[in-house]
Amino acid sequence: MKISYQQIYGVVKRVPRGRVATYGQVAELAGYPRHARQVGYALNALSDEEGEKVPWQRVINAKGEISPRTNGDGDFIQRLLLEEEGVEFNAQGRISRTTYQWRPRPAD
DNA sequence: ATCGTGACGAACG
DNA sequence: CCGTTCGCCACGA
Repeated sequence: MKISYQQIYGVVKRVPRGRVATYGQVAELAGYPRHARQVGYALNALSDEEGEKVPWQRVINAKGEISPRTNGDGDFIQRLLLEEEGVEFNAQGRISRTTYQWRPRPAD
């Protein structure tokens, strides 16, 4: 079964401003359970143009942190974008998932 | 076709 | 709360 990036982007687009979702959560909602890694890969493949339509900054890891990039400063930008949306970080750079994690309703 | 890599994550010790 | 191991799998060299 081949993974459709569009399917993943579609889920990310549903995450409301000021809320966050985890890679694993996105994978599951997109119909690809246990494929968290592929979600990161898909977001990495976003072009600048697509990036403006997909709120990639709202996707964080299961620890409630912004996943460190191996190259580039995307993680730094991500934090700025989230803070702009009102998402708070603690001294350890963690986000409270109980407060900010998006929990879609069946009807969403 | 094979291999290393990686914006992940759960399980262990 | 670490660090390690392992499962996962699309991609590009």
